[in-house]
Amino acid sequence: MSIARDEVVNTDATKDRLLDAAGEEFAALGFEGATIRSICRRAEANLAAVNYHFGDKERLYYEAVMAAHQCELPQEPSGLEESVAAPEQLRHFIRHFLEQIVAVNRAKSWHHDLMLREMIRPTAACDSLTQDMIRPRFLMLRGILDGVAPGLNERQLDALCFTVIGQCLFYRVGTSIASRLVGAERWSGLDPEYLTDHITRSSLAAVSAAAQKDSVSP
Amino acid sequence: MSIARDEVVNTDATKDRLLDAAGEEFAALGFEGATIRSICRRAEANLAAVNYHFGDKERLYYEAVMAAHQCELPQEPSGLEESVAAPEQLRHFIRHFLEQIVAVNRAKSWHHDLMLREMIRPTAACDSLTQDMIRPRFLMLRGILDGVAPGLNERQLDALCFTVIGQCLFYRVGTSIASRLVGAERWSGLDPEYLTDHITRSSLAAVSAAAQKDSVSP
DNA sequence: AGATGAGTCAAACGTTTGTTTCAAACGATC
DNA sequence: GATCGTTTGAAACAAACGTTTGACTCATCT
Repeated sequence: MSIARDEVVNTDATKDRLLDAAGEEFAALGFEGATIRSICRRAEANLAAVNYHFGDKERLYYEAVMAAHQCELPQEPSGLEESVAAPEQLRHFIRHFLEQIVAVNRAKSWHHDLMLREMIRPTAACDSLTQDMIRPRFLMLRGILDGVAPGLNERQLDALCFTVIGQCLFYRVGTSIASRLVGAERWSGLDPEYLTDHITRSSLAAVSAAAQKDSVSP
Repeated sequence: MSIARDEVVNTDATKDRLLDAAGEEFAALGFEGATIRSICRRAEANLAAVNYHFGDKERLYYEAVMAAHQCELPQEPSGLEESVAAPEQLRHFIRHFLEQIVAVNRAKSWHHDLMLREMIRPTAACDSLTQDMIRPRFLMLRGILDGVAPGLNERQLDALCFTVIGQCLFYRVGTSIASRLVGAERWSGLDPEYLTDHITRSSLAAVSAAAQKDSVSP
């Protein structure tokens, strides 16, 4: 029993390769569309490796989703600094969200495809995913919006959070249709810089409108 | 050769049942997840009926998607009436969009699940779907927003359309995560009536903000 | 050296998949 | 009523699926 601090180096190697390959395949083809054979082929692992390391396909999917989103948590460097004005905090949040979500050229962009699939058809991974990865960012956004216009009630804050998130998320989930809708030329004009400006300005205006409505009829 | 004008009545019966059953199965389980056997069982048709009427599974999927969205076009009764003020037109559009998109209790709510799947992974049906069904509504929204604040440029109009659509769409695509995020109680408070108010007010504020920015630095 | 355990490998398991086959039943036309 | 094209029925097809097996390698420990 010499499991002192590190296991054998070669042990986790194929397991990690399987998790990575499984994440890509599941994100691209869905749970039913992806096959264990193709995943093992991509990971350069034997067919029986999935059964050995994870038991079955379902547990491989669950662990692949969790592994994909656990390594993304420490990407938010400077959180809620009180030294920066709230509108500027919101701009930072939106820019960061857009860059992480909408950028298809990023290496691991399939991470978010997995999340989108969990949205449409939630599996057992959805609960852990929401609590561990999404909730912290949601609460941060909620704090920023509360800083922009203090005094809003809970429902207004929730709805405003979804106003920000919905706008950002659309440029990921609606890409295929939106680009066909306006054509490639106009679609390319909606670059991340412009979208950051537009969504920030729109969201700030929405917050102001909600605060005004609140003060008019309390 | 007596293919005068109408085919045999009973002919299209099983074909229509197949299209309906296929739509539900594909929407619920995806293309790979749905099986021809389950579709035929649900449609009370023989297994060979799919091959006879559609050739193969892929063509069945395509025709099911198209059939699902063709019967939704004439749901927009009064379009762009000039007698109604533009902000009120926007409210009507948002309310209609929300009711049609977010309502899960509707009978054929799986129609939109098919569209969401086309968004994440577009198939051959995506082009026809965008041009025939989505583009008319998009142009209508664009006209409404142009009526709210005339003089906006193309890029601003596109982005503002997506601000409206993104907010509405989130309450369909993000339901599973958003409800887990805020809890069932607060989630139920975001009913269609409140959301119509919130999104309309937010969108109008966004349009005003875009128009102001345009007038400040032309 | 021998035994132990984890990890890998090729091969096969039984099941389910999409697709095909062919005979039977239907409905209109001659 | 016979005949034709059209539609349905039960059965079977090959292929691919997830999963399992048992032998094999190779460090590690007694």
